[in-house]
Amino acid sequence: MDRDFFCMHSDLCKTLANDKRQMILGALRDGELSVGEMAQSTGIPQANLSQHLATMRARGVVLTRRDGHRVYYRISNPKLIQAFDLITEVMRESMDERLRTADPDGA
Amino acid sequence: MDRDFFCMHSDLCKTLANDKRQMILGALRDGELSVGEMAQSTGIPQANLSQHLATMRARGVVLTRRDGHRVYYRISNPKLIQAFDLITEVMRESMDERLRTADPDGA
DNA sequence: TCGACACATTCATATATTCGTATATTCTCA
DNA sequence: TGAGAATATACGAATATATGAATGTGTCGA
Repeated sequence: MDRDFFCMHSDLCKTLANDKRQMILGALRDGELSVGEMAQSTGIPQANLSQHLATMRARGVVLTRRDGHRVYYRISNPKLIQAFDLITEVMRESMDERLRTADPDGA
Repeated sequence: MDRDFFCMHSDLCKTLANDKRQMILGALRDGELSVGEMAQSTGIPQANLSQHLATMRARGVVLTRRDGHRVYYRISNPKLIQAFDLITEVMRESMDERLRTADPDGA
């Protein structure tokens, strides 16, 4: 059991394991945005948003580019979006499964 | 912004965002195992293992089957393994990137 | 029904996360 | 250089998560 490998793995997952940060991913999936634009579209207060962006940047999930006094963030690796979408599929299939399992006859 | 969607998303990620639970996924990726077998192969103490398995089961990440007095666990959806592997790739690429970026000349 | 094995749950404690408020920093333009 | 806009950081309180120890539950065989 390669403990370090699984630790790194879970560290990356931890970075994604928060509703605000998922919203950020969702906001950035179609391209880069400035912090202000993200605050606008997600409704997350600026300070809190910056905090989340800082942890995402620290873990290499997002990259930044400065333009004047705005900072633009983007997702560092398109595979993160693929992973995001896979999670969505798992979620959907799991919900469907639960509906099917919850005996349709109400018996 | 569909808050509920992102909450469910992050809940599923939270379930994966722990080193022990990643080890469990790693142990189960080639097929079902009993709790005892997992305890053996991962080195996680039985009580703690059961706790993690309980949360994974509650979130629908694993399914169980009883045989005599053993309980066998398996991963509920193969897409979870795909997601696991994607995360691995992101991790590797991110490490490579950091090595490249860490100026080779030491300048 | 009893004893033993495999697994699950509870509880208390230690640690980590989250988020608001206040404050810094960085940059632009006059 | 100074005001103001955009973003970042520090700090602390509330909350969540992880874990070991102890105990409970379900199953089998005698």
